[in-house]
Amino acid sequence: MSPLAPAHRQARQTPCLKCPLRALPTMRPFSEKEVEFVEWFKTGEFVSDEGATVLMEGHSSPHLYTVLSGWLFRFKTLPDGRRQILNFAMPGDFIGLQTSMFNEMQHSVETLTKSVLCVFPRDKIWTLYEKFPGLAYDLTWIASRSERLLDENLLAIGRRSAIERVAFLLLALFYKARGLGLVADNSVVFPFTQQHLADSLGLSLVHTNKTLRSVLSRRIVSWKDGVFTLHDEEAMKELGCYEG
Amino acid sequence: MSPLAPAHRQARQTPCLKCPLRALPTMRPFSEKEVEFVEWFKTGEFVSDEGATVLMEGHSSPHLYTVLSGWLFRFKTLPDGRRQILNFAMPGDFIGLQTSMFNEMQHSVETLTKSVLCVFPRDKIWTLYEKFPGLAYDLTWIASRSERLLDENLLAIGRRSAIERVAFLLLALFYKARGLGLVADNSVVFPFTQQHLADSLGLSLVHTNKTLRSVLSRRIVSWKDGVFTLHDEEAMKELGCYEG
DNA sequence: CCAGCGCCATGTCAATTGACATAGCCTTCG
DNA sequence: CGAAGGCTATGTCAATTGACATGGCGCTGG
Repeated sequence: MSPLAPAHRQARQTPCLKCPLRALPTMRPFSEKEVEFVEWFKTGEFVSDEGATVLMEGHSSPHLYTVLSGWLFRFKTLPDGRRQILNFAMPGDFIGLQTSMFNEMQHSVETLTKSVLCVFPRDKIWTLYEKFPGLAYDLTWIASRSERLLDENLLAIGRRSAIERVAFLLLALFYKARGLGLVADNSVVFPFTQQHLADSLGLSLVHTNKTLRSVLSRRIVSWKDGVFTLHDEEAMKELGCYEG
Repeated sequence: MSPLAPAHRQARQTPCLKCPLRALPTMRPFSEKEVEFVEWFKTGEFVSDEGATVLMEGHSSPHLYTVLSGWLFRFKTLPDGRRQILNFAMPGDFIGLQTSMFNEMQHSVETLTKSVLCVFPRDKIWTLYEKFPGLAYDLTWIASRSERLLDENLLAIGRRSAIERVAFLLLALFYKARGLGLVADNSVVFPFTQQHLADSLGLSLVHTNKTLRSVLSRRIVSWKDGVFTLHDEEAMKELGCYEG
């Protein structure tokens, strides 16, 4: 890495016109003017190693990000160190949308794998609202979608049993990855540890381990050497009270 | 009630220009044109008795609502009946913002008290994005704020102990009510039952009762005959690990 | 007045979950 | 090669939380 171009200030490398994410079936097509605008709005890329803190609770950030590649997670902590993972972010997800509108971050973001983020300056966002109502609508849509996902999470942590939670989370992550084309042969690489699962599920590490063992022993999924495979989708849905 | 004007189709009664909520210190001032637009956007009021289901999971609604008066709560349920309250809505809050962008409701909404909602048709919302970027920005802001509140909730349910959760929720509700001018003399009327608390906290009813007893026995708050009073704010903050 | 109902309180016991200790396996690094 | 550290696995015991049963209190409606 050249000393003139450290990772966090790397110049843009992926033109929006050729953004690989736009080909995904879940993305709506952009007009030419919209792509042009996004190109102008994007000021660079941010490359981060695995295990790095991208954003930190209590600090402020002048940027808004989207995930171009890699997996990350968003979390909050209590003063005594207890940590709750709020959700996992994958390509196409926004990061810091909340904080593009607040002074201080209310949560932290850390990478699970090496990641590339598109960087958008917060002070240009007003142009989006003024000139591109379609994109403004999309932004609200995205914010309300992530609210919906948090609702699901809250229901899971508040009302599901440990084994239901584990099954639910594994299935949700699997589906999300599948929507991004990361699943082949019913398998996907899960880059997190049991500690991440535990912090996401509101369970202790040891109990998560035992519950996960119990799920795996049913032979409806497997997870070995980082590779997760779904063998019996219906059984997992049932085990996790998965709906939708 | 006249048979020509049943509760759910009552004509507009509070002109937006005189909306009592706009006087709140937490609201940003509107321009004349914005008030005019909102007046046009609002197509009526919806009056609902206490204990009524306003929106139901799995159904669709052509409307978007704001709370003019009253308390409500948003919740999801599992097939076997377990219920998780996602948040409580008070005057000024949006309801169904998510669903103004989806076909089907992903959650239900029920009233805790008699409530009045302002009704906005979903099919007019595009005009807002086209003509009033300031309001569009507000909408995204509101969506991301409620996401932030859900984050807080997730942290509470996932990582706080029962007694911390109870203290945290009571304090959060108190603060929210205070922001709306509903608190006098450190007291506010809480219109919910212990069952609502339990469903909100991810605890059983009985355990919520015992934990609540334990909080009340410390004499730092009281809650009797529906009236909640905060006696020792610092002690409650400490008990609930409340930050911010 | 009394029956019925909703909400709150509390005792007992059981199930779930957490805390702590220990060990195995693998990778890294000198 | 050996030491160290991160992750996973598992046993034991304790703390937290849930389930069930029961009773009280106040309101409502014949």
